[in-house]
Amino acid sequence: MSANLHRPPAHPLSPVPLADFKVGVDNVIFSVDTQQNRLLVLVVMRPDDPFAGHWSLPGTLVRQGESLEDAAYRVLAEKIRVNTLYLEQLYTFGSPDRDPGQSPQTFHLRYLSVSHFALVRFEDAELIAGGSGTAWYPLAQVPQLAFDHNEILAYGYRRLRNKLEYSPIAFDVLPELFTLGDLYQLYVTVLGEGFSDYSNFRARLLKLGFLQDTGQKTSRGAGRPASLYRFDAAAFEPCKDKPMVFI
Amino acid sequence: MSANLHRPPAHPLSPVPLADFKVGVDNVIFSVDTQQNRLLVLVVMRPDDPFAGHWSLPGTLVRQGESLEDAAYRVLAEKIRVNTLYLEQLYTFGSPDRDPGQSPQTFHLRYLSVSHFALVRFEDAELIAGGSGTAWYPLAQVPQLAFDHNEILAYGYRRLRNKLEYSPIAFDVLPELFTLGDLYQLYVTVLGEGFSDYSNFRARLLKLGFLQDTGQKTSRGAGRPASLYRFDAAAFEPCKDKPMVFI
DNA sequence: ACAAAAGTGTTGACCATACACCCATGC
DNA sequence: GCATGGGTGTATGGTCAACACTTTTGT
Repeated sequence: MSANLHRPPAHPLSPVPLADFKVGVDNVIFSVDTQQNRLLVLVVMRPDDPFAGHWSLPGTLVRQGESLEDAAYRVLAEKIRVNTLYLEQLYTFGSPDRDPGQSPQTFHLRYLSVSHFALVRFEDAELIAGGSGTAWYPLAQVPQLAFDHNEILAYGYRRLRNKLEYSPIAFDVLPELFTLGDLYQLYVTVLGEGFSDYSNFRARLLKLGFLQDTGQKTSRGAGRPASLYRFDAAAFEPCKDKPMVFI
Repeated sequence: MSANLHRPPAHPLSPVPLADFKVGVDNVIFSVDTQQNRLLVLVVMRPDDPFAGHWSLPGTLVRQGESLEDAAYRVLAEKIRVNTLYLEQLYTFGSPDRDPGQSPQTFHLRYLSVSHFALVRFEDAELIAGGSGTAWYPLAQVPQLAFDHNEILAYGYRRLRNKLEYSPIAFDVLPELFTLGDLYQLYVTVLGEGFSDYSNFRARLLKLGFLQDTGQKTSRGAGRPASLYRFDAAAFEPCKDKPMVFI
């Protein structure tokens, strides 16, 4: 058959009109408030059109000479002061109809969103620009967001749960020394009550062998003092790809 | 503190120089030759600079009005005729130094690669443009590729293995009716000999309950005839998120 | 009859779950 | 003492790996 009819010219010189892109980075930033057992998401108020006055995920456009990841870290740094965090790329959203403000005149210019997912330590995450422009929302109460940001958020939440089950990202966000209770509470807050019993959680994690008991004890109000543990990254290596916890 | 010093203007009108992007799509396309027990990757010869004469992953630049996914399907359709396949987005590579041909004059124009991962049925995948421009390579023998494409390929292979373990993508690429031996051979070819014994593989899959025995038998040379099974997508629903197979 | 491929069954080790129970501290 | 939270143990059912075994075909 006439296969060649479908073949486009292979050169950049081709007459086929290519799209021009501005590339943005939008971040799904989670933190866990273990005091109040809440999973929080960072949202910002958009000052300008499109969607002026609506909440959205914090984002920015990528600058010259800046990598995607650098841009993602810059967004974070502009909104909160935090030094303990985990960040990774999530997904790239780029349908030509993402931006409802798109007019036929600007049809050739498109906006691509390379979304990122981050988990930060809540206690460290001091909001910058104290005004009403930036806020932590409990996940369940996040309002309608601009663009397709609710979809991005849903995607980020799925990733957060998967990462918690298979990766040691909790330790990027816990203090250097933590109790098993701290760790358990973090998991409960993110995964929900039903994921595991405390005893079994505890037994499983300790058997995996990458938690060092420092011997130090900490006492928080009533109750028996708890041992402080440290995450041992080297000892974790063999546990890669094995789930740390079950649902 | 002087938080505002770090805050960039929020407008596109900003003086901060944004990068302009052309966005490309590069596909990691796998197929499984169950006759010869080989996992194959599709590579194409680059006709033009940069990297003229080198192998690379098949890719294209995104056109006006075309979604990322559409572009990914177009690349596929240009290289092979196939109608049974699975495709999903993989990862977006966009460091400013990806393209070694980048000159200071073109510093403001960057190329972003939104990589995709595909699994196609080998028997259906007729190569278009029969010349030497397109080839299936066994994974282990893939040569040095252009740009960062070897890295993308490694990423794609990891995803393929994960998807096989947790998702029913094998059935997108098997015939409507297949034997458990067919299924097993596909898994062995991708995951390696050591992942499971045939009996256990069989027992586990059947217990999960989404494989319908059609009662029909098929005979291939010597040996007892095998039952033909059909994948029941509805019955699979409850098995989401549960692994189908172990390593 | 024999080889080859499909399909079944059994065993022991391990693991997840659901509990019950002991320990150490503040009040 | 007793409430509170930390920590330990155990019985049960389930699952996985390994491997032996039976069944049904082609030659």
